[in-house]
Amino acid sequence: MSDYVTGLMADWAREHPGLDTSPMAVVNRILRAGPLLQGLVDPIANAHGLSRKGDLDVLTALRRTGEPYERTPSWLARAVQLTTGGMTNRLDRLEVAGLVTRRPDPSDRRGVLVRLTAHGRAVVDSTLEEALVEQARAIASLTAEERTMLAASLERLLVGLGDRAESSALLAG
Amino acid sequence: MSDYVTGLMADWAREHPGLDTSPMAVVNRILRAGPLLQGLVDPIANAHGLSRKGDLDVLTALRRTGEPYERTPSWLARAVQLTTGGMTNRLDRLEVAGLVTRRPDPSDRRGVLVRLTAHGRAVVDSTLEEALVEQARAIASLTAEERTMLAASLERLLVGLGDRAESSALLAG
DNA sequence: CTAATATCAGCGCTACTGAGATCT
DNA sequence: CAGATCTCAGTATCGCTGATATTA
Repeated sequence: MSDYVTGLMADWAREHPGLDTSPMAVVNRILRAGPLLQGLVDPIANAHGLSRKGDLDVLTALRRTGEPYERTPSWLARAVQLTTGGMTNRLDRLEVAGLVTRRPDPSDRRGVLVRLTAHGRAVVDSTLEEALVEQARAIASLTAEERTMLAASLERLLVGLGDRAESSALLAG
Repeated sequence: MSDYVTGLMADWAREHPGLDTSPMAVVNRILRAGPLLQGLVDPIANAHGLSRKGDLDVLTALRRTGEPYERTPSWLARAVQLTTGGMTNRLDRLEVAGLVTRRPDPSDRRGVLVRLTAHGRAVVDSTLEEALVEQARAIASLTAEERTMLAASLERLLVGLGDRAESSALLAG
């Protein structure tokens, strides 16, 4: 039993024998797994009222900062790789849904502070719990050792791509 | 030197100690690597005139079928996971760009056959060659053995997610 | 008559850009 | 005055849905 990329590489080997398609074995599989994994999380987020893409990302970004779960729109925009204009739109929706509140920043009158509500925290916690259960099921076809090595290889790949750790708790708002 | 997900899991360990976030080590890394890898290919496709998302996917799908590089819009829509309505839009652009042609299907007067032009084939071949070079560079931080194991683990993950091989040459138009 | 094919118009969603008001 | 923060309006992209004409 083989996957889509196996067939893909077989096609290229037949149609373009001189081509070294070996990077596809890693790269195309990652590109293909992304939407499949995201497709497991989306219905769970939907069931918790998070119908728009990215809503959960904003809530988890706030949740991970710890009490009082509060940051500026600019900080959130950087955290989820979005322009501040795009963040304004997302926050409008989340505020209407009662998941976050906005208040003037007392220390900078240009700014605003976005805070997770109690309801917002409950939603993000329960959604994430369910998502993790589903994700655990999704990787259950791998052994524990295989998962460990897979995670380690992916980390090295990401570091090679320029990805870097930035603990949310240490970054100023 | 650690990646973004390492910081992510450290945040959750601090803020929600009881939560088993171990699936993130695999799942979130795959979700994060996807856009980074796609970001390597996009500028290359752009440089070859493939400015819209998905254009390259349609061309490679045709290219992999072998001579005469011809399939119906319905077949292409299935190959790239799109509705036929969406495929009509993509084909309109590709036809204007001279990368594909449309002609009536002689064996089914409801249908149309989409064929890669000589120019289209040249574009897809050169784009793919450059993309593969760039992708090889992207995974160069891993050893050959690590790449082999990574590919094998990802394949098992994908099969577990329901992904299956389907050689394009064997599927009727 | 039912089903399949391709196209088209309209809609919804998403994010970006650039302008503007406010403040450091 | 330069630069930062946030919001807003306008724009572009993308794909889907449902209707339509044609044909199997």
